[in-house]
Amino acid sequence: MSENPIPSKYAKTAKESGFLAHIAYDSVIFGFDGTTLKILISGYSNTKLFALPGGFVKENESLDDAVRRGLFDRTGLENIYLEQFHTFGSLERYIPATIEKIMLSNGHLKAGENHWLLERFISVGYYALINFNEVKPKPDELSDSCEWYPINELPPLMLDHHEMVQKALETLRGNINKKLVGANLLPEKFTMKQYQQVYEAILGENIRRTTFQRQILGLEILKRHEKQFLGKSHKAPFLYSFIK
Amino acid sequence: MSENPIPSKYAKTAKESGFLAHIAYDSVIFGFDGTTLKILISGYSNTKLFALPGGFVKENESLDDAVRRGLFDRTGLENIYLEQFHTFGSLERYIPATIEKIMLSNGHLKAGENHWLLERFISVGYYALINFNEVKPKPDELSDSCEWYPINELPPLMLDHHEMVQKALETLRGNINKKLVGANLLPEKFTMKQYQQVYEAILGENIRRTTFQRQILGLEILKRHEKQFLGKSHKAPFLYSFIK
DNA sequence: AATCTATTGTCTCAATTTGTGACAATATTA
DNA sequence: TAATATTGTCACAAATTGAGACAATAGATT
Repeated sequence: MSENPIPSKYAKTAKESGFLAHIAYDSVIFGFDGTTLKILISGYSNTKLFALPGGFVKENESLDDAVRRGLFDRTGLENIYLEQFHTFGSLERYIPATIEKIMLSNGHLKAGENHWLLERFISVGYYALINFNEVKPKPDELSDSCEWYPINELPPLMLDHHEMVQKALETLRGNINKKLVGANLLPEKFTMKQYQQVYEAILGENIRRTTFQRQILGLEILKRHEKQFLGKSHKAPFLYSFIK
Repeated sequence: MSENPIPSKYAKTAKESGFLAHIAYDSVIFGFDGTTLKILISGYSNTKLFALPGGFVKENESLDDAVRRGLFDRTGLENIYLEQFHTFGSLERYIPATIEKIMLSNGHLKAGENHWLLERFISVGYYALINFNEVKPKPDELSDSCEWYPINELPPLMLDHHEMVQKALETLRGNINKKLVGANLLPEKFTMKQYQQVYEAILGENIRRTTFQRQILGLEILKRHEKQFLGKSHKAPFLYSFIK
């Protein structure tokens, strides 16, 4: 979430901690498990609060690098596919009591104490596409869990994080034909059916098999490999990979 | 531009001035003069620098409202069509010497003095669509001009403002069929040819007249009115307006 | 008043893309 | 050997788009 990891329990101002005040990011990290589109959610067991993984920008680091750093911390992956989708700056999202609750429960704050994380934040939303099977998510300093949730079965999220997920999903849907979305959500080699399932999971609707296959092959972005034999009692599908 | 209007010459910190530190916005304000797509550019005559109109977010004001406030100050218009397109947070865009030059030349700063505007800013880019003929642009506190420039004849812009314009334009192009762009750039009543010219100006390419007319009419978003007689020696076109 | 010119509104037909179903070609099971 | 589920591909209909033709017409020219 926006108001997430604290580098030091004792830094009371952003400047002391080396971060830019008032600026956060939140990331909607998509993964595809073969059937369902999922996202990573941080949990705070003492508070029963859930949030998107997020963080802050160091004084001498770019916004993009800050997000990459946070994603690396959560997933261990570098070179993650990232897309910025919206920046959230309403007044309604400024609820310091929520952050305070988390920090108190984790011992990062004493009651009544001031802290820069309790100030107002504007948060930049990014979505990431990662290969579901390569990742063992790790919680950050403030949270105690970081787990996959199907996009249709999310827990109640703090602040405006649910709106963030919706906006990320809308953006992803709008980009599905522009940005080779499958290349980041699928393993190196995949069947046409798997690719179709990625589309269906993102769009939330069924796609006609023959039309999909014709269109995708028509783009000439796929290379065909050997067939995949899975022991199923039917014709084995070809495997594909993205060219280049 | 990002580092634009100063509420008081004497506030040395963001907090004293009532603004959120490190956060700015820049606006790409599009207008259509009947032929060309133009945007508003602020000029600083003493420095020969040019920039997008921008500003800062007050502590108790939403990001959107801050942008609306700035647009009202520049144009006198309320209820402007606004769309956020990207947030810029690279390290390269942090060049305090540029801001310092402007502030020194305008007497907003003494040499060697500290000022919160000289700190690093992350800027949220918005584009606006306004009716060109309704507006008499006004400069802000730091600039001494605010004028229309055709998008293909922009002066050299400071920092990453040229990149901002490109990104705004890309976003506008992507939204052209989703968001009823013409409704905000055209007068209440307009001809099909004018509408087509808006499309051509935004897309930067010629459009086939008959196909365009067929498609637009097929959307059933236009109401047809009386014909427009302009004294030209040919058939007079119908006027249209957007339904609702 | 008749003719000419530029532009508009609409239509037609070809070209392309998409929707829909059919069907043969398999891997495995029964 | 036959049955079953799925895949790859084709064929044809339906819809959309490209490209041009053409009549209508407001004013200018004669």
